[in-house]
Amino acid sequence: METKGKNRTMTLGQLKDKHIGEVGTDDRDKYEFDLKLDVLGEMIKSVRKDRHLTQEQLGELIGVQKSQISKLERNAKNVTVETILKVFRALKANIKFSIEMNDGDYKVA
Amino acid sequence: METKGKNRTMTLGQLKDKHIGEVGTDDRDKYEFDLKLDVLGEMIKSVRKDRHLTQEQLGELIGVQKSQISKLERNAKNVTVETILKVFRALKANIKFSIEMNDGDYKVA
DNA sequence: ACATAAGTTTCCATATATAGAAACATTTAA
DNA sequence: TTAAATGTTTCTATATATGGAAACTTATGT
Repeated sequence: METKGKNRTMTLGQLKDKHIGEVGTDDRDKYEFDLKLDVLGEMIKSVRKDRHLTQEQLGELIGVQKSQISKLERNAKNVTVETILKVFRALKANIKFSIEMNDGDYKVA
Repeated sequence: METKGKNRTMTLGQLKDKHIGEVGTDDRDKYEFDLKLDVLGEMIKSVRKDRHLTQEQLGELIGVQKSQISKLERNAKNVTVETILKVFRALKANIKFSIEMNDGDYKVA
C-alpha cells in the first residue's frame, strides 16, 4: 500500500501470490505485475484506472471509441497482439511475456 | 549454462539482460524468461525446439497444419491471444503477462 | 429523484486472422 | 550429391476481430 520504494512489484487480486522483493534491477521507478494471459482485460482496465482515464479518453488516445475499449476490457481473450500493443502503448506501459515450462527435461540455451 | 538449480530463469538472446536470481518461490523445476511481446514468434519456436517437436508435430497437437505454425512463428504480432494460448497449452508451457509502468505517479492497489 | 458521466451492448460493415492445400525452399542426413 | 525431412510461401475460403453508431444500463454526484 505504499508508493515509496523503487522497483516494487505489485500484484493484483487475480495474480497468484509470489515473492515480491529482489525482482528488478533497474533504477527508475516502476511497478510490475505478472498475470495470466486470460485476465488481460482486467489488466487493461487496471492500468487505465491507474492512469485516471475513462474508456472514452483511452479511446481517444488510440483513435477508437469507448465501446471498443469496453469490449477489449471484457473480452480479453479474443484480441490480437497488435491491439494489445496499441492499448498499452497508449497507456505508456511496457508489456512483456513470461513463459514457464514446469515439467519435462529440456536443455538450457 | 547449467541445469542443476531450481527456479532458474533462463534468458534468450533477444531478452534484455536482467537480474536472474531470487525470482521464483515455487519448488518445482521450471525455467522462465521474459520477452517483449513482438518477439513472441521466436518464443514459440524456442519452446517448440525445447520440446523437440517439428512444426508438423506441434501442428498435430493443436490440430492445424505445419504451415500454420510456420506463420505463427514468423508473423508473431498478428496473432490472437486465443491462438497464443492454444499453442503454449500444447507446448505445456505456462504463459503470463508482465506489465511495467515506468513513468508517472500512480497509486498502488 | 434527477441529471450527467461512464460503461455496456447490439447491429452492421470492413479488415484481418485462421486454416488447408500444394508448391517451393531449406536443412539434415546418408 | 542426392533423398528425405523440415520449414516457408502462395492461393484460396471462412471465421473472427476491429470499428463506428446509437441505444441502453449502470454508476456518480447534486
